[in-house]
Amino acid sequence: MRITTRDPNNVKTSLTAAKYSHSLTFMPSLNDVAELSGYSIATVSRVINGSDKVTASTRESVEKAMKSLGYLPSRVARRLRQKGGLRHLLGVILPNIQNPFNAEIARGIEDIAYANRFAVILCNSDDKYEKEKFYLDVMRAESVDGVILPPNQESAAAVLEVIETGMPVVLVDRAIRGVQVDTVEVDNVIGAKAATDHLIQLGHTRIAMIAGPDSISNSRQRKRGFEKAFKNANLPIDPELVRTGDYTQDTGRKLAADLLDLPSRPTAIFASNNFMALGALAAIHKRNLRIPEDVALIGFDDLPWAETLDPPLSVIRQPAYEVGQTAAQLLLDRLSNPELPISKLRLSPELILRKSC
Amino acid sequence: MRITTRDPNNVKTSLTAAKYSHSLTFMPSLNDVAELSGYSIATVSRVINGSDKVTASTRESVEKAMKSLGYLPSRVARRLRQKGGLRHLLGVILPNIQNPFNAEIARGIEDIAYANRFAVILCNSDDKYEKEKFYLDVMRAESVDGVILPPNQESAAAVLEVIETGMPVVLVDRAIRGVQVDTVEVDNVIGAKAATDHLIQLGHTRIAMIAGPDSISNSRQRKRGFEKAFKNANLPIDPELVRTGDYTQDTGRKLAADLLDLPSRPTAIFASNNFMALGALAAIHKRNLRIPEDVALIGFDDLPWAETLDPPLSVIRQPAYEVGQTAAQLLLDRLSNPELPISKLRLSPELILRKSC
DNA sequence: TTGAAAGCGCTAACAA
DNA sequence: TTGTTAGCGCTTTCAA
Repeated sequence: MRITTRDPNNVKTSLTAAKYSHSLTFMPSLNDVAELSGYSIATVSRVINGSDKVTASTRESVEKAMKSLGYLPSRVARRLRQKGGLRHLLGVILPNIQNPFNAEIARGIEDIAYANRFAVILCNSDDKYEKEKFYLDVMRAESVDGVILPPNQESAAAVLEVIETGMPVVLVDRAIRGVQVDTVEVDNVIGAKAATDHLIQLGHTRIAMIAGPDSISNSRQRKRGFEKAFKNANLPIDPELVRTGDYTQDTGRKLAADLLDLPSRPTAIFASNNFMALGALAAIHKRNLRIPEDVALIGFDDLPWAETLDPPLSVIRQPAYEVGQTAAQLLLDRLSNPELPISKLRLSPELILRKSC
Repeated sequence: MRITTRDPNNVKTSLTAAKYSHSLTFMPSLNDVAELSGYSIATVSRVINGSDKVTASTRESVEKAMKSLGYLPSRVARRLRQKGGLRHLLGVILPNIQNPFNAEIARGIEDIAYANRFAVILCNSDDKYEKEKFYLDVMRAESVDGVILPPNQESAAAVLEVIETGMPVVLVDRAIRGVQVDTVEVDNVIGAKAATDHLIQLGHTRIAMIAGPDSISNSRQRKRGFEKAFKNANLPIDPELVRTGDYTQDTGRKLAADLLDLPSRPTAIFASNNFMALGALAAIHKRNLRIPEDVALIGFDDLPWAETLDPPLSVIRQPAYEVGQTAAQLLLDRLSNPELPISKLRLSPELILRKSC
C-alpha cells in the first residue's frame, strides 16, 4: 500500500516572499549600539566582553541600547580580529551520522561543546578522501578552534598537514601511528579478544570473522584481538573463515551469506561492527537458521535496540558517548592550555551477553 | 564481565606538545600571496574569484604563489566583507541526532549541502527552548546563509523573530501555523490514519495510541489521523486508551506498560514515533505477550533494522532523507532567488507491513 | 589589466 | 573610566 499526497501545486505566493527580496539580513552592529547609547564602540565592546573597567551606569545604558536594537555580536568579525582568543567553534568530521555509533560520539562532543558555549560544524565524510579534504579545508578556512575526527589511512596525511599548521586536532575512535596527537580510542584488541574468547569458551572452533577494512586502524586491531584469542587457545584459524567487509550492512549480509553457504559452515560469527552484525543477522534469518543453536552471533558496537532484536544481540559495547565527551574535553583543555602533554586515551569496551551467543 | 584498560597514566609528553605553545595556527593571507607573487591583493583576489579580467600569465604566477604557500582563502574574512554573496554555511538545529529519523534528515541536508560546497553547523536542541535560543543566536552571529529546523510551540516565536531579520529559514518535519515560510512536512494525518485503518480492518476495536507531546505539530496531526480513522469506521475512542508521551523510548515503555496492565487491555497499540514503538515492544516482551496474537503493534517512523526486530515491526515510514534533501534544496533555491514563492511541501508516508500487526 | 584604498564588525593598544 | 585608532583578511569601487 502506498499513499501519495505529495502535491507540487501546493505552492503559495505571499507577501512574505516579496519581503525577502529587499531585506538583506538586518544585523545591528557595534556602531549602531554606540550611536544609540552615546558611547564609543570601545566602551560598547567592553560591556559585551564583561570588562570591569566600565561604570555601572554606563554598562546599564549600553545594555539598554543593545537590547532595544536586538544586538548580537558578530562571531565572524570577532573571529577575524581576535587572533589569540577562543572562537567557540569546533569542527567534527565523522564518516556517517546515520551510524548510531557516530551519532553517539557526535552527541557526546556536542554536549560538552554546548556546556562551554561552543557550536559545532558537523560533517559526514563517508570515509571518502575527497570529502575529508574538502571539510578539512573548510575547518581551516572557518578558523575553528580545533577539529575532532577519526582518521583513516588515506586521510592521515591531510590530517597531519592540518596539525602542522598548528590547528589543535583530536583523533577519535581511530589512531595514526607514530604521531604525537591527542587521541581517544577504545581498546579494540581487548574487545575483539573478549568476544572471541567467549565464543571459544562456548565450545566453538569454527568461528568466522566478518572484519572491516584494513585501511581503518580499529578494524586492524579487532582482527588482531580475534587472532590473539585463537593463539591463546592454541586453535588454528581457518583463513577461509575470515572475510573482509566495509562496515556496511550490505557487506555484512553478503559475507555472512557466503560463510553460511560454505560446505562446512562456521558455528559462530563475529561481526566487526554494528551494521555488519545486522547484515549477518538478516542473512542467518533468511536461511531459517536458529541463533545461537545453529549459528552463534556476536557483534562489535552496541545498539540502543539490541535488546529488542531477534534474538537480542550479544555485543562488545563501545562507550561511544564517553569517547565523544572525552575527546571534546581534551580539545577544550588543549585550547585553554596548549602546553598540556599529549594524551592518548584508550577507553574500555564491555562484553554484553544477551541471547545470540 | 567488564574489561578495564583505561589508563590515566598513559599520557606522554612530546616535542609536538611544545610546538603548540608557540605556533598560533599559521594561515597565509592574501597579503602573503600578493607579496610572493609580486601582484597586488586586488589581483590575487580576482584570481581567487575567477575573474576574467586577469591575464593568463598573471593568473598563473599568482596560482603558483598560492600553491607554494598552501594558501586557503579565509571564509571568515570573506563572510565579513561580502554582504550580498553566499557564505556557503548552513545552520541546522534538530532535537537529537541520536534519533535515526533526525540522522536521516541531517544526512539528506548535508548531501545537498556538500554537492553545493556548503558546510553545515549542526546542533541538538533536545527540544529545549534554552538550547534552541542559544543556537538560533549562534546562527545569526555566524551569519549563516540560512537555517533549517523543526519548530515547536515554545520555539516558534524565536524562529519567527529570526525570520523577521530576513534570514532565510526552512521548517522541516513540523510547521508553524499561519506563517508564510518554506516548509517540508510529511503528511502525518494520512499516515496515522492509514496505520489506524489497518488495525481496524484487522478487526481491532480496542486500539490504544501512545501519542507524542501536544506542543509538536506532527504529534497533534498524528492524533488527528487516529481520530479520523475511528470516526470513519463509526467506532468510539476509549479516552483511557489514548496516552501522551514525549517521544522517548522510556515513556513508550511506561505508557505501554500502563496500557497492558489495564483490566481490559487493548488488543492493538499505535505508537506515534520510533522510540516509543521500541519502548512499547520492550514492555510487551516483558509481559511475555505474543505479537501480534495478544497485542498488535504499529509504529510511526521506520528504522533501518525494523526488519530484524522481534517481530519485524510494521510501521508508517517517513521519507526522512528526502525531507532533508528537499528542505536543503528549497533553502538553496531561496538563496539564489529570494523572490521565489513560498513552498509548503508535504511528502507522503508509506505503510510498511511486516509481522507486528 | 592592474592597483590603491575604503570598509565589513570587531578587539586591543594606546592616549586622554 | 572612556575614546581614538589600527588592523584582522577580504571584496569592491574607483583610478590609472
